[in-house]
Amino acid sequence: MTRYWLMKSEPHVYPYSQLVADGSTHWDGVRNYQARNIMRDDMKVGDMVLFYHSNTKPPHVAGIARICQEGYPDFTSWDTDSKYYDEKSTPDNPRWIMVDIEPVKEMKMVSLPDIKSNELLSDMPLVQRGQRLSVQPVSKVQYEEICRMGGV
DNA sequence: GCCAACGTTGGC
DNA sequence: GCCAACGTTGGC
Repeated sequence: MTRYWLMKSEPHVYPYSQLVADGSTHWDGVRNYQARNIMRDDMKVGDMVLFYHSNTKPPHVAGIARICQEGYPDFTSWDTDSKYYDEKSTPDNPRWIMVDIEPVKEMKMVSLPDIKSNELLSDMPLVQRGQRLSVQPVSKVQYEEICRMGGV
């Protein structure tokens, strides 16, 4: 069963265009247990991802991606040179997980205000007060509606 | 740059 | 196990 997700990235750190340029990327640096558990337990190869640009004006969904590698240890967590280094994570006992994603299709910007003003999308975690999770579940209906709004 | 919301840490 | 302090997220 294909599932649908929304993943946040700050475009000045890693924009959708960079994912297109790279062909695929490992989604490293997630250091939140709830997000980690989703990546470890729920994300499967073939699941679809709305690639969301946060911390930009306006915040928006920029394109579609797909999970191309299921959860495995985030090796940046034991790399002392990485800004994501965590002394409590080791290769023998990894604490953090990442997945790989690949680009599917760029879309016309679907802005946060547009999402907020769409009745069909009112239940999305993204528009709930104080919701900060960088990896969120999205329903099929919500996913398809955002694709429609983005002209895909 | 501000600040509300939330998660984590650590003393007790 | 409580909770104050602190750090981070992310819209505005």
